[in-house]
Amino acid sequence: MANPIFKAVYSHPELKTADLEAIQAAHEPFGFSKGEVFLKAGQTANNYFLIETGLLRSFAHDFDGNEITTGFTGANEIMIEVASLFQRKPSVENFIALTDGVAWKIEFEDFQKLYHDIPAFNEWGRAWMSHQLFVAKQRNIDMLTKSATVRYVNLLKDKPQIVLEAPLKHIATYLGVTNTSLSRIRKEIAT
Amino acid sequence: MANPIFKAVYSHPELKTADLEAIQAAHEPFGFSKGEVFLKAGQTANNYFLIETGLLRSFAHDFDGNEITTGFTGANEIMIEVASLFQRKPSVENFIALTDGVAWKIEFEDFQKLYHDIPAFNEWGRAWMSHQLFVAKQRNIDMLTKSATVRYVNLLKDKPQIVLEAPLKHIATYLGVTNTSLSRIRKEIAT
DNA sequence: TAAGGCACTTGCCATAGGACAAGTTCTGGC
DNA sequence: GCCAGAACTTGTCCTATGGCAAGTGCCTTA
Repeated sequence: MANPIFKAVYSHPELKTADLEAIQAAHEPFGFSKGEVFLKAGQTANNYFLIETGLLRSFAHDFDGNEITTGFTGANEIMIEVASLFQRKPSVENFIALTDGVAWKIEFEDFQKLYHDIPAFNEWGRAWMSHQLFVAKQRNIDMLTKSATVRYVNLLKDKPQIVLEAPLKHIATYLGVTNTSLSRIRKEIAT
Repeated sequence: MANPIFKAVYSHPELKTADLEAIQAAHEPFGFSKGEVFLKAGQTANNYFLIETGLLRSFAHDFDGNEITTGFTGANEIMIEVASLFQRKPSVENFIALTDGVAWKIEFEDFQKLYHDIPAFNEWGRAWMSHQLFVAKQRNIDMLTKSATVRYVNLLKDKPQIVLEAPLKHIATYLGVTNTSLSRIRKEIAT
């Protein structure tokens, strides 16, 4: 028992080994293939996923109907549409696999049970979500204050897996540049 | 009893009148003056505030040391540094009053008690935070896909109080433009 | 193995918004 | 009421990035 991904994801000082085992028991592992859809816009999320290996992309549509990549989820990360799952409303984001991989799935009801039964798990959830909020706000600042080149270089440094495995056009919309520009940035970086 | 701000802020279908009264009892009202500091970067938040009247600004510093306005908090909204309060770490944001006003304050410990004693309050908190996350992500998309003029017009439409009461330079950094440009945008709009 | 079609690159020009600097107006003490 | 400094406007010029269109290379499928 005790797959290391659970220790990596559910990391909170007050979560004991027994808790982690109960948590793991509520998850179910499965393999997935490139192109597989995890959640479609318009559906209400009833579960979330831990990604053990592989890479997922999430995207929404802007007012003109263009796909905007909102994020990537890689190994040891949680793939979740928080707003849909916790407010029980249709998702505006889509989640799709960019590669084959392995993930663990947990149903909302099972999550709720853990959430109410294990206080440390509840605290973990709040801390995790507050961290996500922090990251989202930081991303906002970066978008407003850093040049496209700097944003790309930072992504390369912080999440090389994405740059290696995701196609250019998705990285471009994620960074808020056209793929033309990103192509030029790559060329320039490669000096 | 039952100040309407509590009904407005703590809005959740399962929060009953008795709950709201217990919640209100844990808050303390106070008046504040323009320029008053609610939380300074580097401090760890030990409380949060409901703003009954008035307007607050939050800001952080970018890598060059420039002030970047990260948000405004107006009437019937919560002023909180989520990451600092729930992860017990120093804030990177500052919160300061742009106007005089009235607010209610609650200490973290009192909040924790409500959070553990009232399940509906706990659910409310999770839904509230997931909504904040949703808003932050939406803001990201807007920043990447909308022109400065459109961003300003939307702000004007969605939160006129800010445009009326906050100085131009703060609105400018919030929207990610220079104050020179915002001044020109305003002129152009006024056609 | 040919054909169509993505994904990406490259060139050329256009434009939103930035940088800087010189006003002008507003505002809060005194 | 007066003054200093802040807040805002405006002019001129500049740069990063977008828009469009024409490649090039690669991968899939028949």
